[in-house]
Amino acid sequence: MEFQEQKAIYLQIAERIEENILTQKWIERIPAIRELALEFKVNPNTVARTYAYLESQGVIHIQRGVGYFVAKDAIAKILSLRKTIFIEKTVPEFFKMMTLLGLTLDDLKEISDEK
Amino acid sequence: MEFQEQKAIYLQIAERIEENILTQKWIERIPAIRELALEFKVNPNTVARTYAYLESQGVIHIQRGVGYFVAKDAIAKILSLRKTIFIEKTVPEFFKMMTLLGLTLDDLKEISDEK
Amino acid sequence: MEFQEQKAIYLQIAERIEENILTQKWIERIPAIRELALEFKVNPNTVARTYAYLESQGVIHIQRGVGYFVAKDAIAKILSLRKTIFIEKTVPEFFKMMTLLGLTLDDLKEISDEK
Amino acid sequence: MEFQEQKAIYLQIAERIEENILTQKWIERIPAIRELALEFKVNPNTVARTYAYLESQGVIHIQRGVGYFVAKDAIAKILSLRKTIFIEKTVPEFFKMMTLLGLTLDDLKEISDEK
DNA sequence: GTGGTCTAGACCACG
DNA sequence: GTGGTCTAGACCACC
Repeated sequence: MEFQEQKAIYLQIAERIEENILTQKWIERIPAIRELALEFKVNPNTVARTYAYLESQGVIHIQRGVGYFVAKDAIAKILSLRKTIFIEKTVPEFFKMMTLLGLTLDDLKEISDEK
Repeated sequence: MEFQEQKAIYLQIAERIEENILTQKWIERIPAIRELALEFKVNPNTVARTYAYLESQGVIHIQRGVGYFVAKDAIAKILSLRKTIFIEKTVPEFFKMMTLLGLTLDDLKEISDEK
Repeated sequence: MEFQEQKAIYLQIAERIEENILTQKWIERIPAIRELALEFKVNPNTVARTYAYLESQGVIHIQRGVGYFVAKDAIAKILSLRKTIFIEKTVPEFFKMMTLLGLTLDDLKEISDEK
Repeated sequence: MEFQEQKAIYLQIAERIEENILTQKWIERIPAIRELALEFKVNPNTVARTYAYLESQGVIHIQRGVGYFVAKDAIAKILSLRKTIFIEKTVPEFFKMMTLLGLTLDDLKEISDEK
């Protein structure tokens, strides 16, 4: 896996994991720390940090001596959090910038259709 | 001035300055580093970094011993840069997230109308 | 059986077993490892560890090929051990925290009476 | 500083810091990570972990590029948290064990007076 | 100067 | 086998 420079690696891994949960690629158990570290060519500590972060968010939970598992309401939690941020922050910024640049929604539709 | 936690302070100041240039609040000269630092309650080094950044973008230029000034084509530069980022990065991410959250443009119009 | 997060599971099981010995629910023989593991929905290794721990404390002893049994002086041992810990460690910590929180014994009596 | 083996070092440091906040030894700023690491003869990462933990508890907060500071309501937060745990968990366990061991509050008063 | 992150490698408790 | 913790040391962004 390749990582952007701007964002912390452990957060990028967190996003990746959330994607796998949202797409139901991972339904119950998530890979062992060392396993994921190998796959992503990253230090195990980094993955451990990701897991600790996701656990603090309530997205995954640990079963001691066994491993980490997807929380039952993980998808709902992830979506709800993202929705809040999107509506409270992203959308207003988006429309503000659109107006500032003298663009309309119709322009954007065209642009997104071209791609 | 209050700052978000996520973004670097010097970048948030840069955005603020660009706003002042776009709205033509500042047409020629830009405040001295120390002055702005006092106003924003920020370390002068931080403002200095902002100015260095804006100068590297060609938005402002220094006149040694005198101060910083808005570049002649500053507005065009800012808009062009923002437009590129907006179309290449912001818009695609925006529509992707919108779809992921099961929202439509009509939903967003409603939301933005309510506010 | 549900377990606290802080304490190791095998120690929580040990406490549970000690309770059963103190209340004379178990007088002679102790359940087989697998049996208890099933009842507690726990890995047999964990119960084995508990038994090894209790044996090292002299609370139970193994009869090879037969099973585990309560030691003759088990109750006395458990009580003596707990008493020592209680007086040497628990009580001082308790009064220290009570003072720190600005509480008195009378306050606690009230609280414990309410429940 | 010497550490117990049972508890994680970073948590023991956290308790120590809370003591210093409660006794108002530290009122505003708390020492730099590297400074405390030197004093406690511990790796800076360990202290960093402590600070991250305390920040997540709302006991301290960061001022970027400057350092960590005691939160305004830190004392209240610490005391309230400890009080809850004490009353909900410690006190019941305490009285239960006291009864089990056949002790009375008067006995404990004597014991604590002797020391 | 400050903290944040990451790697490498190790040891340990636990299940 | 699992994760949790810790050290050593490094680089970086930021103020």
